[in-house]
Amino acid sequence: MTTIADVAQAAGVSISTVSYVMSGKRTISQETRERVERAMADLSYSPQASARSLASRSTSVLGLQAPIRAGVDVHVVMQIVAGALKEARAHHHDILLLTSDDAAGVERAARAGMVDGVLILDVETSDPRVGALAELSIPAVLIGLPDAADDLVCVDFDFEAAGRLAAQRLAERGHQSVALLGAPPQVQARHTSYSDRLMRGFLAASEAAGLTARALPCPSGPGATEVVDAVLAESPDTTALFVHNEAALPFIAARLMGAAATGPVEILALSPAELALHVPGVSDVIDLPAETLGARGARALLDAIGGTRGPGAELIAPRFADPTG
Amino acid sequence: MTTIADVAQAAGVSISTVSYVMSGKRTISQETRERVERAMADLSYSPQASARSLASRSTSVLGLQAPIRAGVDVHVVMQIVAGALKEARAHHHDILLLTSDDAAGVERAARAGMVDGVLILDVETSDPRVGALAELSIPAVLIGLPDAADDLVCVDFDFEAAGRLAAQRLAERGHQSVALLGAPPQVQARHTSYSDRLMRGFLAASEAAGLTARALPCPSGPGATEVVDAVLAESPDTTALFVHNEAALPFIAARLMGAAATGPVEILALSPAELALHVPGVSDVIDLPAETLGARGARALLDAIGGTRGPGAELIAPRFADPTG
DNA sequence: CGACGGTGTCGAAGCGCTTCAACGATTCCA
DNA sequence: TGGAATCGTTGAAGCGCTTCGACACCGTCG
Repeated sequence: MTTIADVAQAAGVSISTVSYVMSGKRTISQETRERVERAMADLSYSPQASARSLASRSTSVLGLQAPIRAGVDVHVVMQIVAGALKEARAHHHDILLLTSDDAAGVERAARAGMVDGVLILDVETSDPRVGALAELSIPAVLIGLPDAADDLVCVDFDFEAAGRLAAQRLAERGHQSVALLGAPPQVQARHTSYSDRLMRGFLAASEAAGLTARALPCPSGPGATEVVDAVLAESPDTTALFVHNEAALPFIAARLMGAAATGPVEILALSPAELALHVPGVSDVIDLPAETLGARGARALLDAIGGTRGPGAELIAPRFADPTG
Repeated sequence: MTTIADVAQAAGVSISTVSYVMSGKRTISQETRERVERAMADLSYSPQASARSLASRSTSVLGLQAPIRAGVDVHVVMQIVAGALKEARAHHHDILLLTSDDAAGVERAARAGMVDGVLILDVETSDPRVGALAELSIPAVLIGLPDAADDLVCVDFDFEAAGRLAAQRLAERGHQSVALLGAPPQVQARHTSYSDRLMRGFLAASEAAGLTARALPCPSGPGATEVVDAVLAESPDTTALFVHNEAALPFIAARLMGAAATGPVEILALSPAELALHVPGVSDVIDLPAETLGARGARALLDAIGGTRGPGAELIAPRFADPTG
């Protein structure tokens, strides 16, 4: 294993000079810098992470608490993680996976000094982890928007605005009676932050626009068709569905194309664009930019660690997906 | 921040004694141990990971290179990751997410001493990462089974045996002409290890049993129905499909139930049991124990790090899922 | 009774890095 | 031309932990 001492010796400089070449925290002459860099390359040196973080009191690692639970949409989670990972790596940070159950995993990693900050996914409307986080006083960013988010950095898609946008679009299209088919029952029962907000925005804007609107949970997979049938049976005048459940979307679409009994029913989806754009029967898609969300979350965390960012929520505005994309 | 020195002082012992209490590497009297443990609890001490790993030259971290690419089944990957994480944590290890593109991320983490070993997912039949891994001489476990696996530790589901098992079961049931609908085209084109092996086992055992068998890639999602139609058009005597693509499964099943034109077609699925058991129209399921796979992989890696395990492949035997489960 | 092997504890030397204070050599301005 | 400010570099002091060798104390055995 080559150490900084080897590099220093090979370059004929002191250890601290090599360190300053790497960190750029002091000016170094062009010539010395080149000599050091050549030595590093020749010896294919890479600094030891643990020594560095012991001395500098900072790892270059972000903790990530991602959910692996019932009803969670794995596609979206994966994309968020991918976005966060990419952004972190772009800023020379790594990501440590934290166990997802409670705040204990976060606490452990924080107190052992394994991470510089944590990114928390799948936040519930009133999340017990939020309080625990405050105790810990370690930089943290939530992807999601709990009720008591005062002192926290939050990043999320603006689900409430998306709900409004959907209702407005459906009203413009001349619909009178519409329904929101949302996350699976377990997710809504947990009052996952996004599901609550989407519903609120959708129902409020529907009412404002004079639409008759309902909102229902919707199981992922083939079970979704039953909900569709129930909606159409109870409200036969329904002419449009706003679907926020990409795992249910194809089944809902297929069901509606088959159900010749009723009149045509339009589908508006909220989903990662590439998952919904080409599902037959889906006429419009509000993009859920999951990867961007992860990247923004990671960025926010890096900023919070760097001290260039205080508490506050950053919401990504909803947009319709480009059908040509 | 409380350090080991604080604990030592509070307990009235030396620093090394505290260290030995934690590691158990030297005998400590009952009384001293209790005093130290009380002090640790009182001060709510947790040892600093970086200091520990600098001194002991071992992190307690496993690197995980998981794929986030086209066609990869996110459910299965997530479950593998969950299983690995759980097992790692059970042995007091953490998991660091490595960028998934190439061997560079693994190399970086290994050379910086950030991980004690790496777990590699989504291995291709002849994977360029395998060679790079050997150079690195860091403990590694592949989940997957490349061709040149001689010096490596591999853990995988026995896809070849699963293919045989499926063919045998279909033959027993009296089918004459069958087809395997497998991973999406991109995955097969990459010669992902599992897809090749499943096909080989299925086709070989089919031939041995006198079955007419074909094997086709199958896109995930609604596009799967086209493949079903094509198969039934080209080989109208097909009476059973062996499906290894859980994202396509519901669509295939739905298509077959709707297609009254042909005779009944039986579906045998290879999938995580909970994803396939309750899809209507699926008569039998070979379980793909993804979480177990992840756990076994992590365990194998821990053993390899501990030196209690040499190169060799560990294959998990296929089993039919219990329909009552 | 003195040599001996166990036990339980401790001091000190690192592990590889960052960073502060300091220093000689320039350069600058008055 | 003298002193101050600047630049580039260095030595050394840690960061918090592990672990080796030593040592004092005990009971045991020849």
